[in-house]
Amino acid sequence: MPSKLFVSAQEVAERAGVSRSAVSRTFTPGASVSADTRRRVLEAAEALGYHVNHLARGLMRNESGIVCLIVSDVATPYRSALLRELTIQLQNAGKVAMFVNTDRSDGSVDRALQQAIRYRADASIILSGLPDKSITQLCLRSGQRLVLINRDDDQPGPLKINLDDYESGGRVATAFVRAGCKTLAFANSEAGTPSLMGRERGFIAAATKLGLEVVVERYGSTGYEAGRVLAQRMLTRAERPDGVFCATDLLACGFMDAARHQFGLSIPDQLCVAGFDDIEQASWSSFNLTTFAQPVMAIATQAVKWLASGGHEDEPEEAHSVRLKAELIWRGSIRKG
Amino acid sequence: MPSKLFVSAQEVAERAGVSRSAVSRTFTPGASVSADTRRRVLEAAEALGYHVNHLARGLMRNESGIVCLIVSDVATPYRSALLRELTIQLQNAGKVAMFVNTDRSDGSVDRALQQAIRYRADASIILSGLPDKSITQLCLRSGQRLVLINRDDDQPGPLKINLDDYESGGRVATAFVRAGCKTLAFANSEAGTPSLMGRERGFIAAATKLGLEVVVERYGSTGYEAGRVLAQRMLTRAERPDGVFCATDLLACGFMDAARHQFGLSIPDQLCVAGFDDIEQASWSSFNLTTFAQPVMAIATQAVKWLASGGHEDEPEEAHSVRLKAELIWRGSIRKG
DNA sequence: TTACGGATTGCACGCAAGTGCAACTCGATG
DNA sequence: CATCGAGTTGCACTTGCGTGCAATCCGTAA
Repeated sequence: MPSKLFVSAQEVAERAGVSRSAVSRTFTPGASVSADTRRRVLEAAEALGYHVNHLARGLMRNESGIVCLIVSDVATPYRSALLRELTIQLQNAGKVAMFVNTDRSDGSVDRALQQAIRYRADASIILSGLPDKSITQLCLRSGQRLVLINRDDDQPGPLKINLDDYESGGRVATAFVRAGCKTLAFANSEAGTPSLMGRERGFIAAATKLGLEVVVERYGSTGYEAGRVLAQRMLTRAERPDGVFCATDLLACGFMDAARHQFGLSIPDQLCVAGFDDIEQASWSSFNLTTFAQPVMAIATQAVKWLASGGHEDEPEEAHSVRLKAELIWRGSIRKG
Repeated sequence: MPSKLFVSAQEVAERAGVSRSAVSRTFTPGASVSADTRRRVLEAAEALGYHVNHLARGLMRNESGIVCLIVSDVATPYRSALLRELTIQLQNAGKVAMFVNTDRSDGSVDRALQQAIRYRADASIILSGLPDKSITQLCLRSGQRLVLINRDDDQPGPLKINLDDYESGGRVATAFVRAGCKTLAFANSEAGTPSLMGRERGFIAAATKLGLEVVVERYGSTGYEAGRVLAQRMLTRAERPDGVFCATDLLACGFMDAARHQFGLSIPDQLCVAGFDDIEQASWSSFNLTTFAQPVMAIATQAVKWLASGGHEDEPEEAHSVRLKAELIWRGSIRKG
């Protein structure tokens, strides 16, 4: 129940002594308005505190300027960093970000997309889960653009941004071997997303090629606690691994903490560890973790660029898929070869 | 340039063989529609993939359902945790969150609020910076609600949610004295926000009362790096402090890391540390930090409750201010007294 | 002076919804 | 059979804005 309403173009027009069209044109770049009229309108608008109603404008133009971000695990370092970059770049591109959190409840990605549709978002960027095919179709049919980040879906239409997870896994295996590790392991979560599995497969493949077997253990989410549990399981094995690739930096942090404080192991002397994401904590001296940097800025740039360009439907499907390189950040959790 | 448009109520009406009003009524709770009509409308809507246009609905109702979140330092653990809780609770209350990042550029809180006004947000929640008085007035005049979290402003109108920072500072001083600390220090950032300064003042006041002086040092932002620098400065003093209250957990993490890895100090034996926020990292075994928990959930609950209730303008000004208690989380960075 | 052309302006319509009001249906009651 | 009343339905108007079209203004050239 707003006690007073927002001021409308009509009121500004009356105060400025011009027609409502003139007001509209003043706030529409490229429209034909005389300098004098423009000035009077701007004065009146300023005096009344007028701001164009983007709801109505979106209605007319059939283009709301809203981009919907569909995210889970917002409070996670990597996610929040990506979110930060996305929002900044979206704002610079003149878009506004609408936020849908899918943390609770199932099928919520679909419901999130429905929210986006209801508000006639120009596009949706999905950082979590995978939408149902029917919803995806609906979005595309409605003229909504879709960006999937690290989702690795095979549906045509959306822009898909992924990393070279598989190759990264290989590079870690090589580094471990150079460091003289004899028993390799991969610590993964049960999430089983394509990114995580890609790292796992790449690591195993490269290790096998180098003549080493890999112990794989999967547990829980991709968080710190899961890392501790994984350490518990792996470091009590008869043949204790001495080179562990954790699918995620958070896993690695938990793993290292348990390894040091519970098992009294020294890193990297007795145990080499690698992570993935390059969250801020990885650079803290308590961890000093060798890891792969998510190209957060590049991801955001690609996404926003594609959205701003209008991403023509008729361009070749290859143009809808981007693979970015995760840079290896050398720190102190792997011995130098 | 959407190649195809969203489907409108008109089209649904035609397909269902009813008037457009009937469609409108079907999606308006409490409106008068016969069961038969309702069914036919719902079928047609389902078949066509119809979703009510919230832009148009907002236009009519003069109530968009949008709540604007104005935030800086999104990638910070505490902020992202608060953000997470806010978005979840807003969604549960049937609102949708619009996100404005004020990280770059000055005066951006004002510009952010203008965004909120343009999209006719029902309310704005401000987690960073302080809006100009004129903008605040404009928001309130337009019927927009305003929530300031940890901002401690004195303007009438907005809901203000704050913590008992001053008292918390006092409790830390007491704990340090019990632990036998002789030389106290407060590590702060240069930000100088009311919350940070409140903790500082409370700490100093209590320490003075207990007969101890406090060394205060301020530097940089509230991040990890600033904590390291502060440690550098404080731990090289002739009279080295043995009880340090860091204004923020991130500061504390940086401080502890430097204290241990650069100065070889043992915590809590040689140095007691306390923080504030209870970010996830505080509970990690590398830090095991005694700190105050931000009542994130309570903050969000208060904010959303007030927004949902419509927060009458005519209620007493006292009702516009909430003070919540930060709970002390005992871990291992302070010796037991 | 008149005609021409470019720039401005206003009218009216459309976007996609919600809603008051009047007309309508239909069953029950007098 | 006429009347009443509750429950539905559709018309028409409203919200704030953009824009095509026609009318108007003004300066300049014939």
